[in-house]
Amino acid sequence: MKILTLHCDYIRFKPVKKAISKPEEIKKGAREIKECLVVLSAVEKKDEKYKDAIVKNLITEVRDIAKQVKAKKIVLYPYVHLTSEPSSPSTALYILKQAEKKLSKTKLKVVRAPFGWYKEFEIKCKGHPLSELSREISIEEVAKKEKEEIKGEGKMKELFVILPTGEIKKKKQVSKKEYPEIKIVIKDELGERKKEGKEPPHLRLMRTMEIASHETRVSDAGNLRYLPKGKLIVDLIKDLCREVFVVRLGGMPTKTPCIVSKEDPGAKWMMEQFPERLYKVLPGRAEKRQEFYLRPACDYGTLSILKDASISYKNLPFGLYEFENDSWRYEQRGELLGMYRIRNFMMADLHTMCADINQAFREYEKQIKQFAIQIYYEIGFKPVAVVLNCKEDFFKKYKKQFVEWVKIFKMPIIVKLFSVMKTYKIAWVDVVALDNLKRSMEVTTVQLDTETPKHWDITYTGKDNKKHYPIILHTGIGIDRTIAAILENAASQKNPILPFWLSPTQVRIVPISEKFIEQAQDLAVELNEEEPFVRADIDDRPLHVERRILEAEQEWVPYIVCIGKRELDKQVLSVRTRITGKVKEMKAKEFKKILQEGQGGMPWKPLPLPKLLSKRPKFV
RNA sequence: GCCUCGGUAGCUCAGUUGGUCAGAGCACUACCUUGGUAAGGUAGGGGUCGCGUGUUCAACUCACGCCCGAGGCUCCA
Repeated sequence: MKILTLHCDYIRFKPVKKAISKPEEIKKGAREIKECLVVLSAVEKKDEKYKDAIVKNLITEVRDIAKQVKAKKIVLYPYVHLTSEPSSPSTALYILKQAEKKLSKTKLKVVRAPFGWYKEFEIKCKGHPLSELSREISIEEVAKKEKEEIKGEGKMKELFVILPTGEIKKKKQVSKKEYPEIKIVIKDELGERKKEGKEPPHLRLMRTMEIASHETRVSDAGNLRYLPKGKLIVDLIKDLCREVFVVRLGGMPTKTPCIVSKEDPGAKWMMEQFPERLYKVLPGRAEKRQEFYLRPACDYGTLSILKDASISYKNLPFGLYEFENDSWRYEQRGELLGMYRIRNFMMADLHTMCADINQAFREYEKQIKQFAIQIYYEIGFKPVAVVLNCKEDFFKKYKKQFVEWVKIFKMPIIVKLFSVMKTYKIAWVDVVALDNLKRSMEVTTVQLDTETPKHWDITYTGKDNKKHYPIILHTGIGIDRTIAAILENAASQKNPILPFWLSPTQVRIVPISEKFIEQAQDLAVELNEEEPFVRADIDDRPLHVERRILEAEQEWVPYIVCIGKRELDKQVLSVRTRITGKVKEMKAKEFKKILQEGQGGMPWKPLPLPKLLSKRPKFV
C-alpha cells in the first residue's frame, strides 16, 4: 500500500462520475474539510493477503504523522494512481473502511472520501517540511515495527506493590496516607510525574561551583569537562565505590579497553541491540581497515576476561569490578540533559558470576542490600523502594523468593511485569530514593542476566565435570548522575551545602590581615597533614574580612576560621559553621573533634588546588 | 531525530523595527583602604554580538543552513 499525506489548510471534493461499475453509494455531495491531514492512498495487489496487518500499520503510520504535524482531522482519500498494481476494489474498500473505523476510535476526526468515483478536488497544502510525506506500507514494515516494539519497549503488563507486610496490592489499593513515598515512586515509574518545565538546578550549580561544564569547543555534545573541584568529588565517589564493590562485596578490580570491536559474536550480539547508540572509531591510517567502537559499557572487556578464564564451580560466586572512567553512548540529541544524560559518562560496575539460580538469588539480595540500598545513605539520600522490572514467567516461577525480599530489604517492592523484556536482563532491580524535596531518583541498579553467557559462550565446570552456563549479575552506579543528584539535593536546603566528606574545601582559614598569614599557614599545615585530615585552604587575598567570608559562604565551605590578634591572645579559633551561620570560639582540639565526626570515616583526599586563594585562577 | 525557546566581554544579561549602539553589573589588572564574620573606593584592559552562506550601498540586527544549550515529544543495555 502506498500513501501520500498532505497537511492542508483545506480540501474540497465532489464526486462527479462513476469510476467502477459498482461504486460506493454517496451519502453527501461536495464537502470541504479545513485544517486536516489528507491521506491519499492506493491499496496494492500484494496487500490482499494481509489486509488486517496492513490496516494496523496504516493507522499506526497515520497517527504518527498526524501527531507530528498536530493535525486533528484525517481525510482518507482513495487515490489509485499512486500504484501501478492496484488491488481489487473490494480489498481497497475493506482496508479503507477498517482504517476509518479504527481511527475514529482515537481522538482523531476521520472523513473518508467516497470510493469508486471520479472526483473533482481542490486542495491547499501547507508547505512546511512535514506537510508532504509519502510512505510505503507493507507486511515487511509491519514485521519490522513489531520487532522494534519488542526490542524497544516491551510493554508493561502489570504493576503492583509488595508491601512490607507481605501483602500484594495493586497500585490503586496503596493508600496515600500510609505510603506517601511509595505513591510518589509509583507515579514516576508510570511516567506520570508532572514535568517541571524548568531547567534542573544542577545545570547552573555544576558551573558556578566549578564542578563541571559542557565541553563544546573540542568535543561532541554531551561530553563534560570536570574542573579540579569536580574531579575531586569524582575521585572521592570512586573511592567509595571501590570500598563498596571491592572491600564490602569482594569484587576483583580490573581495567579493560575503551575501544572494542564487533569481531566476537558475543560482542556483536550485544552491540546490535543498540546500534544507533555507538560511537564508531576509525584508525587514522587508511591501511588499517578494522572498525572499532567506543565502549557503551565495560561489559565487553569483562565478559572477554570471563570467557578466557578457567572457572570451577568451587570459585563461584565471584565478581569482577571496574570503575569506568569513560564509557560512551551516542544518545539522541534531544535526550541529553545536564549531567543526567550525557554521551561520555562514568560508571562503577560489578559483574558477578553465579553457578545457579539459588546462588544468584543470594548474591542478588546481598548486593541490593549492601550496595544498591546502602550507598544512598552514604551520599545523603533516603532509599524508599525497590523497583523490580521482571519477565512475567520468571516472576511467577520465583514469586515466593521475591515476596521474601520485603523482609530482607525492609522496604516495599514495586513490581513491573513484562511479557517481553527490553533487553537480555530477565529481572532488573532499581532502587529508588527521595531527596530533600521528595523527588525520586535512581542511580543504582542490579540486573540478573541468564542470556549473555550463552551468547558469549561463558561457562564454568560443575561438580559433574560438565560445562554449565553461569548467571551473571550486572551491578552498577552512574557517577555523573549521582553527582547531579547530590548537587540538586544540596541546593534544596536552606543553606545549601555538600556532604562534609565531598566538600572540596572543608575548612577556610581567613587571616584578619596579612600580619596573620603565617599563623594561618601553620594552622593549614596542621589541618591538612595531621589527624583528622581535612582539606583546609587560606584566603590570603587583600580583601576585607566580610568580603572573604561572603565568598567562602558562596562556595558552600562548611567551616570558616578567622585568625587575628584576639584568637592568638586567647589561644582559640573563631569557627563559623555554615549550617547554623553562627560563630563560636573553641580550642583547636574541640574543632578537630567536630571535623573528625563530620568526616565520619568516609573517603578523603587532599586538596587538589593551591592552598592560597591568591594563587588560584577562577575557572568560571 | 521532531516541535518550541535561546546563544552579545571570562560570567549573568540589556540593546539594535538594517546605518555613532558595542553596553551594564560581577570577574580581571593597577592604585588607595590594614580590615573582625555575607559585597570599601577610584581608574583601566577586555567582544568578528555562536559559525557559514545569501539579500543589501550597508548585517550583530533580515533569510536560509549548520553548531551548541534548555523545554516538550520520542528515548534511555
